[in-house]
Amino acid sequence: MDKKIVATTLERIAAFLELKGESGFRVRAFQNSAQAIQGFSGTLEEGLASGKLATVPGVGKATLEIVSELLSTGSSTVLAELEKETPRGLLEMMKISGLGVAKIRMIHENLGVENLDDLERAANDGSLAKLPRFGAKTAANVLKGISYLRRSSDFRLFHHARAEANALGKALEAVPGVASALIAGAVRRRCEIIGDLEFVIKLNGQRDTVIAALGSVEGIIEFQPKSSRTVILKFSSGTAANVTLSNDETFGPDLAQATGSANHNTMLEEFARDKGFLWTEDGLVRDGEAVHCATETAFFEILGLQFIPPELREGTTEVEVAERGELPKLLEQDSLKGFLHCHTNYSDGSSTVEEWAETCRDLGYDYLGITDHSQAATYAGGLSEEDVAVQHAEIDNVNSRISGVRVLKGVEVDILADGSPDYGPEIRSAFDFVIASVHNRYGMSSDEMTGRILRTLDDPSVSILGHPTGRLLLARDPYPMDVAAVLQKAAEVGVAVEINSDPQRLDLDWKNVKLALDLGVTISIGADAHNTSAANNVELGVGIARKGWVETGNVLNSFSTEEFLEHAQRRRKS
DNA sequence: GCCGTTTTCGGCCCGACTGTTTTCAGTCG
Repeated sequence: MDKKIVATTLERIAAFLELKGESGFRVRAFQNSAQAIQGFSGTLEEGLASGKLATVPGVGKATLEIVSELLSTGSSTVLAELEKETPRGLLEMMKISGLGVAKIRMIHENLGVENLDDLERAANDGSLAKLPRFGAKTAANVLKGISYLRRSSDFRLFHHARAEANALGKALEAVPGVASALIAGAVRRRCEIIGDLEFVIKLNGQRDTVIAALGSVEGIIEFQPKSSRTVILKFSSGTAANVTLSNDETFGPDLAQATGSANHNTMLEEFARDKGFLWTEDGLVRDGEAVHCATETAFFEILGLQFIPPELREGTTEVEVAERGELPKLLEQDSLKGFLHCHTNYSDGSSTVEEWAETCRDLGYDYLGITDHSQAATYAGGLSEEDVAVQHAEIDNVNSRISGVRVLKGVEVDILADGSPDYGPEIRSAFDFVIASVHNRYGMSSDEMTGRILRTLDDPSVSILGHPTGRLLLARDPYPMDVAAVLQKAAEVGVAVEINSDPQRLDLDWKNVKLALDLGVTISIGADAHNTSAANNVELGVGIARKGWVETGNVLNSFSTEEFLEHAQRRRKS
């Protein structure tokens, strides 16, 4: 069983207990165990059998029982009981920023609110604002939160959607008469949030029998033939998948059609028309005759275009650039020599310096930068000046014992409200490099926030601007800020701008990555991992970099160790 | 609920901000 499903179950249990008013410590224990399970290396089945899972910190008797029940029956009686007691809608309300357990209970108990619709009514008719310690602003925030939730509820994060698409692809390939099933659409383009899934399947059996068989794929609740060649499948999970039935003759254009964004497809259609082709849902036609085209490579070749990587098919300038044969050679993950932005057990991470060193060595990196939180980040266990000295001694020690990878002394300093980076200049200069990030005061005006960050960029100790816009996908908008001004300044002063690879951040947005490149900004791909099991987050950041047209030479951590250090520190000397 | 014992019960992170209030509860990171 997928660790994510187990972790989600534990998180839901924690949320229900919180809503019930259980001890905060009990709640946190379940949240911790969810994290611990997700970070467990090895399969849960083996871990349970060998007893290794029981030795993981944060995993106790209750967690083990839930895991073992989930593995054997696929569900949890603890969770089922809780779901019976508490309306589901209340859990959904927890996602509204500004509403916590106490307020939700107050709303539920006093106004009988059980779901988002009830809540919206209460916010609109004034009854919400009349509750003690509620007011007009709270009601307005709630309405804003509801509309945000509704807008985002049809989307999922990329990594979740891709996991689902992979599983679904396998199920489709198991259908008799299906030779292969390829993931297309937004997942293939590596969009950061995904609505419907798209597949193209190649048939080696009768179309009608395959269509009939699709209806019996596990988990399908609705089955809707859309045209003679496309079918919409709806799953009990809420996912919808558009499936195009293809064959050797039209596979290339079909895959391209199902992959490109609407804008890209329009551009490509127009381009094809200029070249004397008609490109429709039924394939490619010239002079009234179907053009056989078994692969996408052949499709682009026939049109006289360079192969356009799926990530670029967004309808910006990719078609004209491909016609000139000038598409970039996009970044590949194995071009990264350095692993940046990770947290250890010194602050809010759970892996040790040594574990990080071993993991990065095994992954083939030349260097890694440990970047725990700074002292102002009290919520995340930020390091005091004394802690910094202790950690630096430990890093020296690990470097003397482990070969094949070099551990660099980095830090993620908080950008304070006035724009100065945390710690004094002496402490900051003790680090090999400094990431500066905003972690509070999101409510500033655009002018204030822009000024705050511009001041940070002026500080010569700062090497990288971390998660530059602060967005949390499907949960929180970027803080208001003049992105172009910040990128312009970063280019001028030589501060690299991060693509944060945390699946919920993927910040900088790919559209702004492209803008950053145009302005001459160096990009840094940061993992922002809190556990070695999240080391491969980097792959998600690389996807965003590719989407933003990034080549190896644009990336700070594709530099050698010496080049990286030189770039990170060059302003300190002047 | 988990942990760590000075083993079987006490401790578990907290400061800043927001929106409500005239002193602070609730939320967030």
